[in-house]
Amino acid sequence: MLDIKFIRENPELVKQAVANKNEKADIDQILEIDRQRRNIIADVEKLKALRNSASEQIAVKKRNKQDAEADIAQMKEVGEKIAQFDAELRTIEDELERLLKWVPNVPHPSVPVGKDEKSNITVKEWGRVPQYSFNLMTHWELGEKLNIMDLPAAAKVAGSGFYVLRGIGAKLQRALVNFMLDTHSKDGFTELHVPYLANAETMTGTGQLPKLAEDMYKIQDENLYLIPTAEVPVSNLHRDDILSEDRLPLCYVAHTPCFRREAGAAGKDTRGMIRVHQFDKVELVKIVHPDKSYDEHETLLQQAEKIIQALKIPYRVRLLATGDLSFAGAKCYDIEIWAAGLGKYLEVSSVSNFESFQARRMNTRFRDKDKKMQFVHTLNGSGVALPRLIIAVLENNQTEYGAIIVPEALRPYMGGLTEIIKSE
RNA sequence: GGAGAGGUGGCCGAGUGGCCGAAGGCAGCUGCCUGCUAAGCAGUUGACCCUUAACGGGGUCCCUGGGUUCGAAUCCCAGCCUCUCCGCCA
Repeated sequence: MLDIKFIRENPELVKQAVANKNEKADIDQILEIDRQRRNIIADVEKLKALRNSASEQIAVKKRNKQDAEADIAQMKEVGEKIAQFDAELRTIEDELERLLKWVPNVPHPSVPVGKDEKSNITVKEWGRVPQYSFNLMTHWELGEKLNIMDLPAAAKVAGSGFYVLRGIGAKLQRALVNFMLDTHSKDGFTELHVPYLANAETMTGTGQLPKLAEDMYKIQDENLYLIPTAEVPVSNLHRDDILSEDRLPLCYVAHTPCFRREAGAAGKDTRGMIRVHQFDKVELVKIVHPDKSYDEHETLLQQAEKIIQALKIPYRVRLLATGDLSFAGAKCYDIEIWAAGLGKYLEVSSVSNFESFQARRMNTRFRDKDKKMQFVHTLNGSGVALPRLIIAVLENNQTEYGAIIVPEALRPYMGGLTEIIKSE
């Protein structure tokens, strides 16, 4: 959420941001409602001041056993008027609040302007896409052949868009999770285990509600949602907190499943486990001092890259254009890894700086050196998402005979296993 | 799920329907004092909103939302959360 004062003072900047992000919040309407709101406040507060001073007089008279009936009768009228104004004010503030929730964050000046992903910029390429002298298989072909993946069984259990890993396949995922958690822990991230269900306030805090309601699974009758990413529970750990400056930055890492309805993506990436309704992810979250957030953003990107480099997977980093940037994001890098069997890049991490957008919604603040309250900046990045990482590990490391070479970094996590061959 | 108790400022904790933004303590800050000490003395210290060029002025906030009242931290109702006991349970 943006500060109404910021919108009041920078209406053109905000309108431009709305346009560049392909959103349609009506800034002029918001400013008009804000004007009405302030007028009502001025009126009602005059009456309240009157009531307060009159009440004092009544109290004095009562104490002195004087008659106060006339004042009381008069104040009864004033009280009714105040109630009317308050009701009106409340309606208008609810409306303003509702509209403000639909205003996206303003992109950082370094973000390229463009209406969709075609304007994204590749800012880094790492590793060389290898050449293979044999016909490559996709991960679902490899998975079936090696008996480490069972997509039909997943469909039987839950429908399309789910996956089952078995045997070494399941162990591979666990190895990746442990490898990532260990790596990030060593870099100073505090490991967390958090709830996979979150309430509406939490979902609003990080910006999933109201805009992305249809992308989430909701628990009927409970007012709870399945989390679409660990960012949600982890960031909200500090909702309504006042942190002391010397605690910043707070760095967290959490492994959770993520649940997504993928409502707008029907028919896209339907094969294999490229796009699924439930997947595991290791997520990094940082809560930082506003002055440091862009430095921390670069560092966070490196921390996510580190995982992929250790696994020797070729990747590229994309700086997202305004039109591809998320609603709450001010700046975002995507990491896309090469999947040899599919012959394309897959997004495995989004590393975003939200500046104070989420902090304002969550009311997460700190007291600075001058004792002033300030909103923190929040950042998060996948470190990284699993199914697509598994896809790349399988497809990139396949051999002519259909086995998979286990990346060296993972071998300690897989009992020294060097090669995945067909198992029972 | 049943029966109780409770939710007050950064923390602990008091609170009579009006003089309560809220005693007292701790922590913090500022002076003073002390040749050392987590010592002593005095003062000071909340958030948010409206208004003002500024000084300032005004309003709201004692879990949340309603209600009673001229007036609510204080009374009533509902909800949420925490704790204790019982039941159930991995």
